Amino acid sequence: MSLQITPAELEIMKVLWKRPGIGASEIVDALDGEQDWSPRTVKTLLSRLVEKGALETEADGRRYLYRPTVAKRDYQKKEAGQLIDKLFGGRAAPLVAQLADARGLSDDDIEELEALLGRLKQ
Amino acid sequence: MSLQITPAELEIMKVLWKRPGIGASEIVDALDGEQDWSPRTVKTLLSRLVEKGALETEADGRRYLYRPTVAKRDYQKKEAGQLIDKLFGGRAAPLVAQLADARGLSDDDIEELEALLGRLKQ
DNA sequence: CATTATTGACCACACTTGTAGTCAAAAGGT
DNA sequence: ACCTTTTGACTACAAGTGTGGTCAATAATG
Repeated sequence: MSLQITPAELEIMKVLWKRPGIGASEIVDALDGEQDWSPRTVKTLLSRLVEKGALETEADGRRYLYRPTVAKRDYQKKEAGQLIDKLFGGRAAPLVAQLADARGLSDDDIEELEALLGRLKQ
Repeated sequence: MSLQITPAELEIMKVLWKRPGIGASEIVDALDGEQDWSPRTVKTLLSRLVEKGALETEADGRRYLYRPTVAKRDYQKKEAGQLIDKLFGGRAAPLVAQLADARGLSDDDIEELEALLGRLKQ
C-alpha cells in the first residue's frame, strides 16, 4: 500500500486526524476559513482517499462517516523519512542543522531537543 | 520564483549539484545505474528545469552545459521548512522526535546534534 | 566526403491532481 | 405526499508529470 497523499488530500486528513468519524458536511464546515473549496471538491478528495485506502468508511444512514486508516504519527514518520532519504543522504543530523539554519530553533525547541537526546542516550 | 522541482527532476539536480557545468550526455552517464532513463527522458527533464529557472545553460559548441541556479543547501532548507509547516505545525522539535523514533538516530547523529545544540546556545 | 551518432527543439500520451459539475436516491420540511 | 437539500457515484477537464518519440542540424568517424 503506497498511500500517496497529495497536498489537497492532506488537508482533509488533518481534519479527520483531529476529529475521526465525522461526515462530509462536518468536514466541509471544519475546512471553512482554511480552504475555500466547494463541497463537491471535498467529496472528490474524500472518494480518492477512500479509493487509496487512506480512509475507511462506516455507513450512517444515507451517508458515510470517515476515519483515517493511518495514524498521523505514522504518516509524519514516513514523510520525514522520505525527506531525509531523498535529500539528506539518509542522515537526520544534517536535516536538523538545516532547520536550525533556516528558521532558527526557539529556546524551547533547543531544550526539547536536548531532553530528547538525553533520553536517547539513556 | 516558485521553483517546483519534481522527484524525477531532483535526480538531475543532484547530479548537477555534485558536478555543475556538465552536458547532457555526462548526466546520462552519471545516472546510469541510478535511474534507468532513456537519454530522451533526461533531455526532457533538463529542458523543463531550464524552463523553470532551476538550471542555467552555457553554450559549448553544439550543446549546453548545465548548472544549478539554486544551491543544494538552499533547496534542502526550503524543503525541510515546507515539511515542518505542512505536517509539524511549524515546529522543528516534533520532527526530530519523529525521526528519532522512526529510524533511530545513530550515536554519531546524537553527538552531532548535541554539538549543534551547544553551538546554538552560544 | 558520406554515414552515423549526438544534441536541442518540439511533440505525444497516459496518469495524477486540483477543482468542480451532473444525477439520482434519500431525508427532511411543510 | 411534494419540494428542497444533502449525499455518494460518476463525469469533466486543464495543468502537471513521467516517459519517451521525431526531426533537423551538426559533430565525429571511417
